[in-house]
Amino acid sequence: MSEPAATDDKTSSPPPPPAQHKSWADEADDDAEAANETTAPTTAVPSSSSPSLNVDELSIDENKKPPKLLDDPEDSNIQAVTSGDTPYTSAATFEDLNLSAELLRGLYVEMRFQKPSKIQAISLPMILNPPHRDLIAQAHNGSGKTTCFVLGMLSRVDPSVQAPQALCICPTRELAIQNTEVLRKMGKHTGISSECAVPTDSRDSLPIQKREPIKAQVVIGTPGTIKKWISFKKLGVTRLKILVFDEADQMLAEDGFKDDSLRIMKEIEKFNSSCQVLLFSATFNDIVKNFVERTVKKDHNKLFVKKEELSLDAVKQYKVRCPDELSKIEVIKDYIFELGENVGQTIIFVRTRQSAKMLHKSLVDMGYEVTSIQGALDHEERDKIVKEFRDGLTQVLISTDVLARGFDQQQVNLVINYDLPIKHTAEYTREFEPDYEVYLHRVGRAGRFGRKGAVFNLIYDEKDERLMSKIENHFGTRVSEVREKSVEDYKAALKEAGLLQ
DNA sequence: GCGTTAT
Repeated sequence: MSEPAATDDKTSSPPPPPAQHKSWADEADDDAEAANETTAPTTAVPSSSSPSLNVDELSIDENKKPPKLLDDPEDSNIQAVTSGDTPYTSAATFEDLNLSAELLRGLYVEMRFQKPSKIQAISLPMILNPPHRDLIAQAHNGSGKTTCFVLGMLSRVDPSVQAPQALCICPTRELAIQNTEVLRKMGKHTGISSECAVPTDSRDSLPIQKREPIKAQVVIGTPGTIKKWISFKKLGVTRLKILVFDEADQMLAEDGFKDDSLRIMKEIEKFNSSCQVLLFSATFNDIVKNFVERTVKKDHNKLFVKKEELSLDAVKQYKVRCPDELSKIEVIKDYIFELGENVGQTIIFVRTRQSAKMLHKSLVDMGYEVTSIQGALDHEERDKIVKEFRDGLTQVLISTDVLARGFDQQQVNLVINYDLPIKHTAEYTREFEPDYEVYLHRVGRAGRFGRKGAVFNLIYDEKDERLMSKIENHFGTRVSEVREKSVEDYKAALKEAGLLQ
């Protein structure tokens, strides 16, 4: 048995209340309430097996009282605050986690992992051991967060129960598909079933009303489809033991998926107050951090990283000053493509769907083999473009921020910011603000798991200059300039980044 | 701006 708590949970979970709740289809009137919900869930009921909780510990000001630190690997800068008296020991090996033999086989044979990464070593004991407290976990891009929650879902599922027991919600279709693939690979020998809940180009698929209820033990998907499946009673929530939000800061941000996410959380809570909630992301700005801490149960555990320590040292950042918009294309094809030909794959990020199309056309017309992806494409087309890139059939992919977060392709060594990411605020603002979180996530598409990488930020006017220097200040990093027409500068940059001999 | 359901 991989996990003693599986049987324990069965005895401690309350019987499901009568299902007399109305479905979402007819409760649009609850929207305002859901949108304004800022208080923590009122039903923070610990499972009957939990030791006495020191809830006060969580409400303290972190600056006044030193947090309890776990044993801290030398180069780790993850701050852990644990709730109550439960001692957690960092896992030096996967064996330390009491995983099933089938799961260990998945980790070693299928995934080829050797030992837990830092975030895995620290977070997995918190996720897997009773009393299964909620967890907010921040860790660097490419540091192995997916494994944390995938392993958490796989090992908390009771294989003998054929009903959804783990649910993971992701901001994009691509990320949901990727996470499903990771789970299937890692769980290959466990026999655990899974379903990916993302929209499909209707034609071939049965309308939702005619479909059988989901029996898969793990469901991973995007908010709209998950909401729909729940509201049509095709996805039961009563047996859920673990709920995961990937890219949780975006999933709970005001301009993100906050309403959908809270709606789903509340629906699950109605039937199932003991469901463990995991929130994972590389970024949590102060506003969303404050909010998410009030969204999960009070006795949650948390892991955070200081923003100054969040940039990846292995990925070098550069800026190129371009005299006009058109010269950005020249820089890309004449310098970055020429010199970066053999450095691996490249993602070029743009701000709008339209510029993705235009840049794509320009480069294709000039004879370059590039593809592009953005949300206006058909689902099938999106899947095809991603597959071709994953298979290495394309070297250069132009993308909107649909791929800014989570997209894991280890051969990506070069990221080009054709446009810098900007924050949109509802109000009129004096000045453009960079979207620091998106910037960091884009950078994180290179340098997966400690690999080398470089980012070229294309700057062309005063607005870009200001955005760039704000980004430098925010992360306390220096972004050195590569002169637009200096082959030597590009070479030196790629050498410094470790991508060129 | 970008992202996310389908009737």
